[in-house]
Amino acid sequence: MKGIKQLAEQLNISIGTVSRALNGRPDVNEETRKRVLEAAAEFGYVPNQSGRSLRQGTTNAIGFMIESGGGIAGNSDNFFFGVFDGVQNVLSRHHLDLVVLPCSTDEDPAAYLQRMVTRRTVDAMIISATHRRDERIELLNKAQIPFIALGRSGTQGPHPWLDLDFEGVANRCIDRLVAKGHRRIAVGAPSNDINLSFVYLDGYMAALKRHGIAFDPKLVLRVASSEQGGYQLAHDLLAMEERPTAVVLVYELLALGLYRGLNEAGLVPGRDMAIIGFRESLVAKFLSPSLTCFRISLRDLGIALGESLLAAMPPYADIYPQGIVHRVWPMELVPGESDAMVIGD
Amino acid sequence: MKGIKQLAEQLNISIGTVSRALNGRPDVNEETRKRVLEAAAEFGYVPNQSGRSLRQGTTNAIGFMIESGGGIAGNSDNFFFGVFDGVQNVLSRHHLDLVVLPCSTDEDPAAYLQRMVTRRTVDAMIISATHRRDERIELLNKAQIPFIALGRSGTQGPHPWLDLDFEGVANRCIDRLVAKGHRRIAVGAPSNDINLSFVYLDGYMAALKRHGIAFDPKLVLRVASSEQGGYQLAHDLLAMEERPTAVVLVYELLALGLYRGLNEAGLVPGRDMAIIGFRESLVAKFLSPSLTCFRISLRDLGIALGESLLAAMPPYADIYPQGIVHRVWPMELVPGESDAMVIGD
DNA sequence: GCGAGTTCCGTAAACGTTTACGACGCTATA
DNA sequence: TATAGCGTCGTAAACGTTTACGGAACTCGC
Repeated sequence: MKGIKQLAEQLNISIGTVSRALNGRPDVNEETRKRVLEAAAEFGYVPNQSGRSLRQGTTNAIGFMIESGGGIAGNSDNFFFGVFDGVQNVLSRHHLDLVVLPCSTDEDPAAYLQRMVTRRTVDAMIISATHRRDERIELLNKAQIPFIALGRSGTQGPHPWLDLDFEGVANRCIDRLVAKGHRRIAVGAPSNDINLSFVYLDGYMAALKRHGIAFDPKLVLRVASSEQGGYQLAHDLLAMEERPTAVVLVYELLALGLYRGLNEAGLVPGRDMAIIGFRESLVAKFLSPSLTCFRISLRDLGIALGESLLAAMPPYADIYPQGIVHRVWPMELVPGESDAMVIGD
Repeated sequence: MKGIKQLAEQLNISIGTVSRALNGRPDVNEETRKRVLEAAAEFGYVPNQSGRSLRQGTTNAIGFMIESGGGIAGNSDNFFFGVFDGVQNVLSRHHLDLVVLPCSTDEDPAAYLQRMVTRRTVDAMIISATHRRDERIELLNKAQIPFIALGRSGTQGPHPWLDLDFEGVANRCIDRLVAKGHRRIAVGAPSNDINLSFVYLDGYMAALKRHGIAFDPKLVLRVASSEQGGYQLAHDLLAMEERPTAVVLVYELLALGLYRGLNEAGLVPGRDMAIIGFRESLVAKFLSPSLTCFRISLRDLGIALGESLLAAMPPYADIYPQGIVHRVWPMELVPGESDAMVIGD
């Protein structure tokens, strides 16, 4: 319909010159360039992406794979929506577009990613919710596709990643609780193999050691990463013979169920048991007593993610000279009343 | 690298035959087809999407535009994630893929959509969060791109849409409240021009009329579509000279702020003021007293959305013969305690 | 006034597919 | 045996771009 050919013959100019004019090549008269640009605007001409991709071997699209069903972690609230916003802000500076690729619950994530990648429909990839051992990382490394992972992983490689500072979060949680006299501090963590649990637990154990507190494996409670998991956690905690005085959470929705479970047992968070939550979510703001948790600027995280990815893509590496990024993103403590209690008075 | 050409010469077969074999054409010997398929699998061959699109004029991708910044509505919890899952379930039956296109907060939605569409990177579009007057619909109609809207709109046209039954919801809310003796029923609705507010209010007014209750415009309170909006709503309600005995909500997060505001004023929902919420969200399950609200099966909604879109796409219209779908999707009442009070005893 | 350099533009190939068309060999029928 | 039909396959064009290459016109310095 509205191809470069029609545009060219309307202008009585060869198709090659039109292309050069539109793409800002130097070897075209400035006046004809102006003519072309004006005609293109009026014509409503937008290059056919398939033709362009085929020729250049590049699609100007960056894929962001997510698990649509509400998969392993993170995708509650508008976590991802905020991140998308930041990523696209970066990409749009370079006429790149973000396409989000939701892997359905019916399909194997690695197979899905494989398909998306070998089809050459994106130039680079962002993956998230990394697992302890993540097949997707091996796959992307092998396929030589530029990518960045939102989240560390046990499966190493030279690939860039950006992750939240779960180790730091764990450390601050323990410091804060120990300062208030707590010695038996439980941790409620997702039972799946998402990597952030491992990172968090590393920080947890390091902090205990620093304070000279022996690590008790029984204090690590594995639950489903959902509100129900939090409810289960309440039950598990209350069933322990030596009940912990505090609990830290490794998934944002756990606080909901935990509050519910404690309330049902007639206990109130922050008085009968200290709680420090995870990421501040829409719900966290609402809980009563208010939940101590950690805040992230999602948009800024997305911007950093986008820039770090571009730094790993050859055409943009000189614009973003940070090299292969392995960065830990800070989280800001939001003090609440859920860990107000002091032990030992 | 791994094109059909390499595959062909490895098999000593012409490139045309390989293509026909892979695409299931009838005019190829079954034995050679088997050879080709096996070699392709071993070879790891996946067709280059750009080449294929260019030739066929079709991309095998369906776009789903969202507003990434946490835009106008719906995208709290994993509303969209659930819908994506259902849509992709349908699409995968036909080797189509869903690509989610997040419009950043920095860009004009209509311009973004225009760009995505004229670039021919998707075969069809799904748009959501439709406004009263929605430029995107005019644009898509003009561009002759198959699309479906998740949400009705004032800007009409022959395009298919699927919407939630907000009119029915409003009716059931009023019926339920009137049956318990309420006569002054306020409604808290988003102040922006998202279309669902208008639909809801139509139902609200129709129901009042049905019960012989005069409509009082002062009872329609416009607030921001956020938790803060709900908090504001509490203030507005309590500031009214003739305080309503009940309030119905047109956005899921409003309940959160409303509870908070009432609690701060020493009032308890369901005793001092009846509340019926909107969509059941993760938070709704947690509120206390429990919130009366409405449940949707997000995945089923997504499936219906996908099927209705395919019905509007020429190649699939005979498989999904429902024609141009204008369908209203039911929402299931989830009774809670937030509207338990009875007036007039 | 002539060669060298520069500026600008047209030509055509190439990207990886799909598919219309025709060719070939074989079988069945008259 | 000739012919029509069928099954199978190769050839080549086409999709819409970008870009290497070469050529024409013009400028400049001698």
